[in-house]
Amino acid sequence: MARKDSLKAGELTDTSFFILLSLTESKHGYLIMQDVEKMTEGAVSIGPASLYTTIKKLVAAELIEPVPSIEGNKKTYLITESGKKLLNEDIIRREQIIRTAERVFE
Amino acid sequence: MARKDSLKAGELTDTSFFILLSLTESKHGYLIMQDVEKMTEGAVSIGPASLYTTIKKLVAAELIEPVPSIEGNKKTYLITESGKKLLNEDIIRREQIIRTAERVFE
DNA sequence: CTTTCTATATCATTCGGTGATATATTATAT
DNA sequence: ATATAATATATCACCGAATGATATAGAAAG
Repeated sequence: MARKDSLKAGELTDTSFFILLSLTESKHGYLIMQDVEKMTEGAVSIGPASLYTTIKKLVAAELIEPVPSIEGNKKTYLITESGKKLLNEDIIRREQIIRTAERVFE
Repeated sequence: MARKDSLKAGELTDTSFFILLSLTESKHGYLIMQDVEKMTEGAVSIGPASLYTTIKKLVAAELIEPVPSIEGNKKTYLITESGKKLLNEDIIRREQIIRTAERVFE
């Protein structure tokens, strides 16, 4: 499940999943890192390398977009409509995996 | 989330997850491919390249083990106790991700 | 007897994640 | 004042995971 651009395949990696989830409210990169750590209670942490490379990819795929920010030095982003759509589809995909696992354990 | 051997990090990739799930009942490689396709209703299919390379890795990590089979040419495997433990932990990890997502959407 | 299905296996390639590193700005402490 | 820590963004090089392609061989079917 990691050949062929996972975004074009309509699947989100964990990193993209959490960045999209965090950007349901607009914020800049550094805040995303802190937000993901907080909302997963420290279970998931995204470092700067993963963050900024993934942001670039998500912008290119038009799943997030830069929004004009008041402070000049911070780059602020927000999830797009197609980003929301894909995020919701991916939540369903992940729920189905759980349901499949539960079904196997009768 | 893909540097450093994910098994040692205690996380299962989707491929490893479904193979372990299928091997809660012993079966040989080819049957695993068909079983995963069936239990996910075609949503997930693991090809031979992914299957046999992952089996090798899971055996090395002692999460599955070969079991003596009656038929000589088929190699049969079964999940181990530590495999069951890790699989259960990963189900919980995946459930937590879903719950985090649901919490964000109040 | 040839085609299809079963069954296992490896190679080379590509994509995603990340440690390390760099740079600049802005607080905060001494 | 000034060193130190935290904020903020960015890229490079490397590694692991997944996989299309390909190869091999036995068994079943037509």
